[in-house]
Amino acid sequence: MVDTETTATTDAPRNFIRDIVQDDLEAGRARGVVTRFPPEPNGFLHLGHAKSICLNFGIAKEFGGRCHLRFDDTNPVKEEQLFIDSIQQDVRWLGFDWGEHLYYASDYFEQLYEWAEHLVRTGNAYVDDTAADAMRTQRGTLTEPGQNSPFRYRPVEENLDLFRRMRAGEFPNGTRVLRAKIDMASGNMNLRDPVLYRILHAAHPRTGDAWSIYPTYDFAHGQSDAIEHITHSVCTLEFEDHRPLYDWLIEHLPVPSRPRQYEFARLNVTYTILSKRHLTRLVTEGHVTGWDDPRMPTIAGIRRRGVPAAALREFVSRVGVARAYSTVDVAMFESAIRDTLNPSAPRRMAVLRPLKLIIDNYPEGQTETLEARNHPDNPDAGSRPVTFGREIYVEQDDFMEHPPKKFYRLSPGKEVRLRYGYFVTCREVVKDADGQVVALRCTYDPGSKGGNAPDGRKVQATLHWVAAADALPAEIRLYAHLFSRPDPGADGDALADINPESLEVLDGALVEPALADAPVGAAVQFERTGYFAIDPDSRPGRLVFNRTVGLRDTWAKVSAKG
RNA sequence: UGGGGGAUAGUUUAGCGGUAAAACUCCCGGCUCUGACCCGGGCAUCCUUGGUUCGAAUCCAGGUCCCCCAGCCA
Repeated sequence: MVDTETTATTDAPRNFIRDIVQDDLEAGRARGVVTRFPPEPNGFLHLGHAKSICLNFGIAKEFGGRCHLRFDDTNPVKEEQLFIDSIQQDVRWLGFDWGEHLYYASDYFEQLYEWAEHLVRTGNAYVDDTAADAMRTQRGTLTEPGQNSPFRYRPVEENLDLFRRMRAGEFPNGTRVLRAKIDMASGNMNLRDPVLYRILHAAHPRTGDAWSIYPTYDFAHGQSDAIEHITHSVCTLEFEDHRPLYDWLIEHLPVPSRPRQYEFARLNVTYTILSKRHLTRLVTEGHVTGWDDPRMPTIAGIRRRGVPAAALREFVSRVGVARAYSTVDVAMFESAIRDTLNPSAPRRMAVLRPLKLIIDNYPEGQTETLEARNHPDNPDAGSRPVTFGREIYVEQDDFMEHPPKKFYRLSPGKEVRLRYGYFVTCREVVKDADGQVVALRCTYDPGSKGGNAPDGRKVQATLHWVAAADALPAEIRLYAHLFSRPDPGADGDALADINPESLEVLDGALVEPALADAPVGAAVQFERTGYFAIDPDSRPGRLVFNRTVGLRDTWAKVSAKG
């Protein structure tokens, strides 16, 4: 089976961030490149994070630098060890390695606290007793300047005393904050005396009860970058407005380095939702089976679905990096998956919706072994034996009693080829009392063994099949887009746009015996059907497959057009 | 006259003053023991109006539309 654990390559295309790094290096503004991927451990990683991971690790690799994995764990009420673990697993699976450079913002809490005191001492920060709602009012609006807090000009010594007592845990949540003293009239809301520290009597996954105050993102992020000597701090566009604050803090603090922030457009994908809030709801409200449900756009879900890490990287590479807002067609992802799997996935035969086919002129009780190639374009992949017999199963979709014009599969009187087997001709349609087709009676041409007729005659179709004698039962899970419209949520609640038919379970599928002991995660192509992978739910004797992605289906388009 | 940012094919990107490139989608055709893969071909008023220039998607000026910001979230 195919090994999906591949190593990341560096064939990344050009983009504006690479250009900046390259220019900085060539101009001597930077001696090396250090980037970082800084997730908050409050959920599972998804497609959007994959873009950031590939970008940050990709740039570091391309320019011989390094990329840190840093957990931005500044809000203990939302963070869990479970997420810390899953994030590391997902980044590794994606093919990236942070080496020794695993960090946590919480590792810097003491240093950050000292820098906060530095800001207080230099008159650049103050403790504010204003309640949250009053502070909101004082902040003004997008078009009106804010009002200075009555506590803005508190003496340094009093600020210092209060800030230390905040740290000591003397005050309840929400009673005081530490604010930077910048400009309440700034057009940039982030500069209207932003909160640097808030009181939070909450246990932190890593620091436990050691702290009762926690730095905000704005105070922690840039300084953490500086501590780690990050040269290029790459984030998404919604942080653009924070850059002036990022720079202000760096300039007003005795930090050991001078990082720069650059922003790119986050990833959006049609028929998909990537906001953590919505993904969390999908899980907690039971719309999916978990964070790793194969329909989820999480790395865990994508992996379980059978998508190789290389396909994810390929997708991200094709999407590119820019500053323009965009939504990528999910078809681009599916294409990257097929392109990655096609050259490597072994071919197998599986009948999703079986229809019995009886070969009347084939000797009863007899079977024979045929040879089936594991890959059409790669002889090195070898072959495996498949059993042929009097009774086999074909796909229900491959038979039509009254075929339309361009249908060249099986129909009464029609001859087709059974892959690697014989030519068969449909002689009779067997129906039950309700008129449902339950079997086809056929004859075969003994001279066509292996799939070629002795007289050179052609058939229009080649069907996949399994032998009744040794086919294995399997459960096959077919997935459609989780949402029924390309822009879920555009008319309101995204969860209202969930596709009720995103999962179809086929209980009676039959697969060839070569699949008996395929390991979990193994990717195969079921010929003429799609790419599939063994699900973790699979058990010996009860195989479970996920359809990773279907094959391109030109016939479906033709027939849909009538 | 809040501040910040963005507009190139249906989609996502490239293009960095010399006459629009790629991938995906879609359409037409070929090949085929997978209607897959593969191979041909087709699909762009570069948001708009002016200006600079021999020459503008690229430079300048005005306009239009879209996105982000008023968490003690990140």
